[in-house]
Amino acid sequence: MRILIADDHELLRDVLRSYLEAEGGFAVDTVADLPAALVNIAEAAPPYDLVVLDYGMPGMDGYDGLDRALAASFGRPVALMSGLAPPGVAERVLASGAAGYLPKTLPARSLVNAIRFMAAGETYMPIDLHRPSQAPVEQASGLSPRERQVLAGLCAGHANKEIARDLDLREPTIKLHVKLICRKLGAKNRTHAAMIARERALC
Amino acid sequence: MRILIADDHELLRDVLRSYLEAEGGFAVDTVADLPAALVNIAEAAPPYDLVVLDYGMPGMDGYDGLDRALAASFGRPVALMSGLAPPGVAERVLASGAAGYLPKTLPARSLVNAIRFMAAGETYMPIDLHRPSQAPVEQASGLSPRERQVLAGLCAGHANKEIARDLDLREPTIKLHVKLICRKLGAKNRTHAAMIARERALC
DNA sequence: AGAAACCTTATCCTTTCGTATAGGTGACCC
DNA sequence: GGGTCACCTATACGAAAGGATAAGGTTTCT
Repeated sequence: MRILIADDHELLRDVLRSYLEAEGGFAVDTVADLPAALVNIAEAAPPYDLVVLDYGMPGMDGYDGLDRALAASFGRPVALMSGLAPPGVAERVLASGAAGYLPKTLPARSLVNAIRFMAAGETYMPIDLHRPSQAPVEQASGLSPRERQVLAGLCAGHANKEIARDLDLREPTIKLHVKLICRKLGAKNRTHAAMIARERALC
Repeated sequence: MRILIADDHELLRDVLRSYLEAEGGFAVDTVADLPAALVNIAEAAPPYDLVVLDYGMPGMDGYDGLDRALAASFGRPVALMSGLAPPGVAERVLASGAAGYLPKTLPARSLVNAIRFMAAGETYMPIDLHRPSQAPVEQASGLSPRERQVLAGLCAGHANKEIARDLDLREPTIKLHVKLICRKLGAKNRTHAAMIARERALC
């Protein structure tokens, strides 16, 4: 697997190459700035499986360098690496079509995994950047396990008969469950129950 | 690499095993419910590299089953798989310490990559859940103004008669609109249509 | 042993939903 | 003028949903 790493810090470049070749079995090329990276990308045959660009290196000019590298990469994945993780990076990077964002705080082992992952065409984003939810706590809805299963079918827009078939039960059983679900959720009917469930993230 | 898949749908179980063994080179065990999964986890020697649990299977009881499996897995990664992707799942799953969340809408190829990733100790989360980025202009649903009004009533869980009263129309008119709405949204019935509308933020 | 949940199935009945069919209006455009 | 489109209404019928009620099963806790 061939990857290109572009970073203006020579120490990091060398250490990264050494580690990735030894631990990941990658063939690693390194360059020190964006122009050199673009040349390597254009001339690489076969093309790189992944290109990793440092955010603060010469020639990057914010996200503009990322966009230029993406345009030159023939559809091969390009990731952005940075020591800082300001809010908005994740969105901006993904919106550009990049393969992911690599904070320099990442453990070396995870870096190898992330590189393999992105080289396979997936999109990587460290979990730290997940947005915190404003609905943290539990949702004790008082629903029994079976009722939760029926509710899932309800949310999928299934008819009672279909739900019964899926769960290997008879239709009257489903009807009863639906009635009790509506009562517990305070819904007027199945549609209302499904909407309430979706709102409370119960399904 | 050994993985365990627990899902109550036999078809999915068989297809998944077949695909993962052929395409991923994994050794796949499958079970149909949580108790069986816990037994397999406890008796596996060497332990599984990854355990994948279906959210709606018997014994899961919401996220409780995930917690129990995590407690029994000796630190090995456990992932949750589900057909639905309501908001809040990401936070809840990560808070439990799970290895990731696999929506059943995931392409098979990505599933293999995600499994490898998680088995390596990383945390996987589909990018769709990183942020509600389904904001791009999707409003062009082909619905007429009147249909949008009826759809709003639908999403509120109202009966046709109620919607008719609210809009000062007759019930047969509402029925017709509901049918056309379902057709345009590709829904099987009113509940399905309401869920689709909510998902696309049409109401 | 008993109580209490939960799960299951059933029957009867009424209401609602869903579909098909058929007709009507008014607005807009070529 | 004729065409299309959005909109409204109506009737009729089968399918599905929803309610009430009864009853047997399991597990779990007291």
